[in-house]
Amino acid sequence: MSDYARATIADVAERAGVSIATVSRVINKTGQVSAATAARVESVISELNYAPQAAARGLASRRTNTIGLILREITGEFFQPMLRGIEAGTRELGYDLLIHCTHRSPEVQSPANYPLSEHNSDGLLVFTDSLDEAEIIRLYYAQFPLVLLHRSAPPGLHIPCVTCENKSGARRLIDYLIEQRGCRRIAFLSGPDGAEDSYWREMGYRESLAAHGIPFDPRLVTLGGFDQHQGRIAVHQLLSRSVQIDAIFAGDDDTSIGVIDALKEEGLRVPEDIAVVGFDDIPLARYLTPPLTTVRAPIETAAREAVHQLVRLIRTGEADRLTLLPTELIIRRSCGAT
Amino acid sequence: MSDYARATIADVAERAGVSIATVSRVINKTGQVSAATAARVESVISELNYAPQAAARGLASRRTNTIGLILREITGEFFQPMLRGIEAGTRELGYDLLIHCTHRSPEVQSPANYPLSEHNSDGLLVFTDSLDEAEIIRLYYAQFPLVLLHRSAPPGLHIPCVTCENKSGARRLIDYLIEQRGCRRIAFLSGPDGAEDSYWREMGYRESLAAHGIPFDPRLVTLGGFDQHQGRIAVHQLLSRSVQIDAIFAGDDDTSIGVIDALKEEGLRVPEDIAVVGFDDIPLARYLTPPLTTVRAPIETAAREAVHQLVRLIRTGEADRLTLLPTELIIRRSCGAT
DNA sequence: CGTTACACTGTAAGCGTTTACACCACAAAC
DNA sequence: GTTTGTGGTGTAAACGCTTACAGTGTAACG
Repeated sequence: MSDYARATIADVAERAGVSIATVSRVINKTGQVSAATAARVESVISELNYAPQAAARGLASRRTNTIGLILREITGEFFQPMLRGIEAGTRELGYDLLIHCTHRSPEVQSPANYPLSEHNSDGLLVFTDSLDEAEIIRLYYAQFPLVLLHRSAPPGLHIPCVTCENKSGARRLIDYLIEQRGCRRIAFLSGPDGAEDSYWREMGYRESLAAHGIPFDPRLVTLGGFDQHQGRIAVHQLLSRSVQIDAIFAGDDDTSIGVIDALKEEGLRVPEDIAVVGFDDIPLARYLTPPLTTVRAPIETAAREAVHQLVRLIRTGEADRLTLLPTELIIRRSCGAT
Repeated sequence: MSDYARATIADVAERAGVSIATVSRVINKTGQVSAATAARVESVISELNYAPQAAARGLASRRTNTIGLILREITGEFFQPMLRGIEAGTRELGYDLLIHCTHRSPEVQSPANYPLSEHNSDGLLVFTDSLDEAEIIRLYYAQFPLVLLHRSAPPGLHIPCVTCENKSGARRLIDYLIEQRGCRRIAFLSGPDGAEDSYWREMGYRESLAAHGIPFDPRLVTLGGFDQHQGRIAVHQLLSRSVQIDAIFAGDDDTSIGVIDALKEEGLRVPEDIAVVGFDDIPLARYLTPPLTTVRAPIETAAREAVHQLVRLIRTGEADRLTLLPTELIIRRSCGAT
């Protein structure tokens, strides 16, 4: 391709009549350089359109100035605010952002087939279950900076985590349904297998039931999968069990969409026959019919915070063990409020 | 940080009793290596958890195996399918993805302050107006592989572009409004200044009007900004002009959301008093009240295709000058259809 | 049995930076 | 007028790979 030779630091040095070390000092603002020399170098740099080559810097300095983000796949409404937060964080702190999707299989595919890790980033942001636990452990013992987003660390490992207050958010949501809307038979749709967010939401749900003296009924719990389609399936399952239901906590907002659609198809009215509530407050939530009662999760803030923690870990070796962001109850019509 | 020394190619070579050249051959599958040797090297690699360091490879091979994506900011519903497509493309082709937001200012901030470009990626995907035209020109003449997404090349430059059929999509949309719904006074909300998508949509709009003998009325055109908030403002502007309107082509779906909200606030019914149509068919479109008539743009496919073109350009020096993807009319209730 | 060919492997020269170290001039301190 | 800094600069050794080139050894050929 471009046989055309790019300017190197040596070209700049020669043209400015200084050594490459001095040019490097000017670029990185490390060490002392006289104002006159610096100005001369700067002008040659822009004259030559010189820009240092990342690979060479990385090799020499053992720093890539890049943060890696690992996720399973880019999908769902959840993703947009998260990425916005991560991008904001990396830009604020002067890092580049490298994205890698592990797709279906969180296990590292081939041994030498470099997945995003220590060889091309200074630290890694790991989203939920995008990475095999074994790989997390390996990276941890290799002392590679890691921050987990919306999941907790394997037992015993001191890896910083950033997530939202799932349990207390769910607790308040269910409290509201019971106390203000008089619900007693509330179904819960869990997230995909191993989703921690779902686990804590279920804990909040159970806690609320217990606090109100309502017995936990396993027939009211089924898989929602944090996914529209699975939400529809869940509704049909629940209805076929012929147990009484007056509300559905769909696990998350995406699932709620499918739930509301499916209920309408079954000829049931939301919220008159069955109230529906979600979790996350995705942008779409307020446009559903009826608008969705949910818990607002500060997805963007959490993502940004995770980057900050990661950079702190990279630079100082320290970071907060756990960052838990507060959630907020958002009441809309899908639960019967007017 | 990790004072712990990572395994290098030399460690692998020593342990396997071969030279580093041989290890390199095994890793890259270049050149001949006996099956026995290869197996031995492979086993040492996984034993040592060795993975080549990207910076060193990049420096030695003059390839980064990374594709850069430049955009202004990660925002809007548009972004999610686009990123999914780009990610799919890069993964299929074995590239990493580096994302850089130029944010407000498309001009390169400081001279030596490396924005994503020739120093850390093999090629660049440029989204709409995320990059200054001067910088595009510079990269072009530096022979750096470039593909433009949803914008066209500066005059005279042979830079491959990938976009959707905005003009014919808009043409069909307006044809439908006029012919099937009997609209004659159709307002058009343009995108932000310089947005090419908007330009072509307006061309389609004007072409349709002309074809039906409806005179173009500049009072029916105002800024929509491809943005919800600006959509609301636009509605108030239009109404204050006290010109007759029976439909609003909001420019894109995001704008439609604001338009519908604003119309409702003004006490107008959609579609009985004023029909509303958008463009893109974002996931949210079908959940609006009423569900939105729009033009489906293959955002994900376009993004994926752009990556393929870029990689072809990187590898062979050739790519299609223009890739135009077909759009599809999606009729829903917001235009009066039942 | 000497060639030739080819499969396999090693040697070493970069790639473009950063950075430890050394050096020099000149000013301030004795 | 010798010391002792201290800004300012240069030299050169890494950093961990890829790859051109130069060997080996063995099999097949004449």
